[in-house]
Amino acid sequence: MPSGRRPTIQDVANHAGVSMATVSNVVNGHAHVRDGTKKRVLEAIDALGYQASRAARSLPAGRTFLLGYCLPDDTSPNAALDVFLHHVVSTAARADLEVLLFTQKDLDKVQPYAEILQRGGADGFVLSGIDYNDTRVDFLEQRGIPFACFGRVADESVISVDVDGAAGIQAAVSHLHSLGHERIAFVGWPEGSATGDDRFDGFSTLAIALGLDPQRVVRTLNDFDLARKLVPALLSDHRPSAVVCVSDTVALGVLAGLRDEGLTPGGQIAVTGFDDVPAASLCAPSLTSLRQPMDRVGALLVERLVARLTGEDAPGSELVEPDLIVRESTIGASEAALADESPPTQEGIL
Amino acid sequence: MPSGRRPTIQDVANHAGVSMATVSNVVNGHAHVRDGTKKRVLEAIDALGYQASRAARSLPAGRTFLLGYCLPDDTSPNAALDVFLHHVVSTAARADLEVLLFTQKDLDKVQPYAEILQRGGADGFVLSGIDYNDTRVDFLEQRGIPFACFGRVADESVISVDVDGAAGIQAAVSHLHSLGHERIAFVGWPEGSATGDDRFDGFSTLAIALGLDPQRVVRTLNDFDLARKLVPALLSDHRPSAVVCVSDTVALGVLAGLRDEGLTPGGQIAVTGFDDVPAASLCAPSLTSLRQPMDRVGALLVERLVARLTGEDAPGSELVEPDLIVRESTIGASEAALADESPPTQEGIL
DNA sequence: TTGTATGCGTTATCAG
DNA sequence: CTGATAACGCATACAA
Repeated sequence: MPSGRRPTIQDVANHAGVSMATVSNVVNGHAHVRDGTKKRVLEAIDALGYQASRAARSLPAGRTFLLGYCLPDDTSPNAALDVFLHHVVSTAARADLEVLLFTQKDLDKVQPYAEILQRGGADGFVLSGIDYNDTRVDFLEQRGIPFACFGRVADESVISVDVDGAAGIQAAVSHLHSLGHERIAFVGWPEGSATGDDRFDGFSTLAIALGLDPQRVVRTLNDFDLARKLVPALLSDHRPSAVVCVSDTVALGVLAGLRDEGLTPGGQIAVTGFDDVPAASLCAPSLTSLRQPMDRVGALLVERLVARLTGEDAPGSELVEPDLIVRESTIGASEAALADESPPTQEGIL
Repeated sequence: MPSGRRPTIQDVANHAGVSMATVSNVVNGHAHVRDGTKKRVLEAIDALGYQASRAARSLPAGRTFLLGYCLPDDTSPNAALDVFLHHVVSTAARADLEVLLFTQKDLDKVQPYAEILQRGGADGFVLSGIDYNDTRVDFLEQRGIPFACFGRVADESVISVDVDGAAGIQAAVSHLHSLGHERIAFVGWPEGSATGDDRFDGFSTLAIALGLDPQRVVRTLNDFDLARKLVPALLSDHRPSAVVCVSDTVALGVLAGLRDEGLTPGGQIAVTGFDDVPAASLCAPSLTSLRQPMDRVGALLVERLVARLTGEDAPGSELVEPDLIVRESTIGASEAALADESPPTQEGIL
């Protein structure tokens, strides 16, 4: 067995005194191999530190053992990406699959997928940032390429996992209502985004069911300063005792705006956000928010994609519930101190 | 040319009426091909949408055309990861390389790299989260595997790019000093981390040079609540007019602690952070911080790694300067409003 | 300038 | 149960 080179299946065969085919059979468990032979082969594999080359395995198999994921092209930071990717990668690893990362070069969302497919670059894809009528979904579906979407897809046969934004907002509203709030306002995004519309629907539905005024709604872009500046109008138009926000960015802006008006969030007026970005626990008062279980989403997506890849029929769409994280912005600083148990963080250190 | 199958080099050759070798020569530009022939081949490639399969290309080439990156195992979120990865991936793409993502299963930091190498999984690696005497560096160096580190490495021949933490802290100190602050305190991490020690050195050195008291130092873990609670002691021990913090997490905690004491950060006392996490611009008062140019770091790392991969001799270590982002926590809310031009954000939406 | 033949490391098919 | 051998798609000497 040469030293500089990676050991090949042939090296292992020589070392064990068997043929390549036998080694392959041991490794892949296809044919029956006598226990003694198997043992010798295993020892040889161990001694040489052999592992089959992905490239060589791919060629006859006609697959790559790779799952593709395209990084979202947002210019804005996404704090949850690392958790999501971590679970995508480790779940894939359990199925002998690795993850290939790529990006889109221009505005064409489909092109990078097409290119990877052309070069036989991946066996399937995990998609995120799905919006209404996503062109990637049609493209991949037409070609029969296995894929799984983080986000909602109309076609029920497509694998998709999404966070139940409506349920999340409703958890926030229920929380506030049980605290005695009757004048609950909603600060949402403009209509037209899948995520924003879903969250708004949750508010609207439960507000009606609870007999609250479902018209206490203001809309703004997902911007801290815009949200901050909309507070005076929000207060005078709706006189809310609590404000449910479509996102943490908006909620943090509202928090700042309330303080600008001399109000104490958490005490005089309650506020909730959505996403549980790091800033939510890093502000005073800390922000009650909804944590998206990115770990579960990532794992579930890959589990089902793997199932489909192996021919099993995987269930299509599924919703996972976000978790309400109660902090000072809804229950005040004093009670929050009792319940608090936030772990140390190291963010910013790669 | 069959329909369901990916076109092979043979299909292209048939379509153009030439041999496989000629197609290969056109694609790789090795041998000289007559213009007319070349044109026909190119047309055939275009017509069939041909691209060489990575697997098939890998085998004879003895390389994978893949760069490996191990996701940091921090349980805490890392907001800058997406920008970093984006530039790593797109820079790699320009050199006909793709990025393979993996994670570590257990505490062994080296094992995943070893495994990938065994299976011929990648041609080189990008490493992040480098600390003193990182075992991965020795491991890869011994085996002659090309790699590039985000972080400082003692061995000058190793490719490494790091953010100049000392210079960053000094920019913060200078900023405060030019604002008239003389009693500047530093809140750092415990000694022993490469990043933390570097940042502390920057403070220490410049404090001495400016004739400030370099002993105004307090240390804490990178935790919001711990930082918040240390403020009373910090105030009574050192009576600072400004506090330079080793990270945004610490700085945001200090900000909250100051407000707990009835002080107005930005007005009565100045605070700076480091990393420019999203929360820095999402709090009131917003936090003056140092932005790490993750785009440049990612791109530089890969550029040099590619150079080494292609045999060129790439320069070893390099430091990039972080940018001081001045916000309300050092100049007060009124002046900050004039200078503010923060773009809208979409964080939390994957 | 172009075509032919061989090998890259595996897996799978088929004899033995 | 095990071993020889033909693919897989491509690159590259080498021959023409």
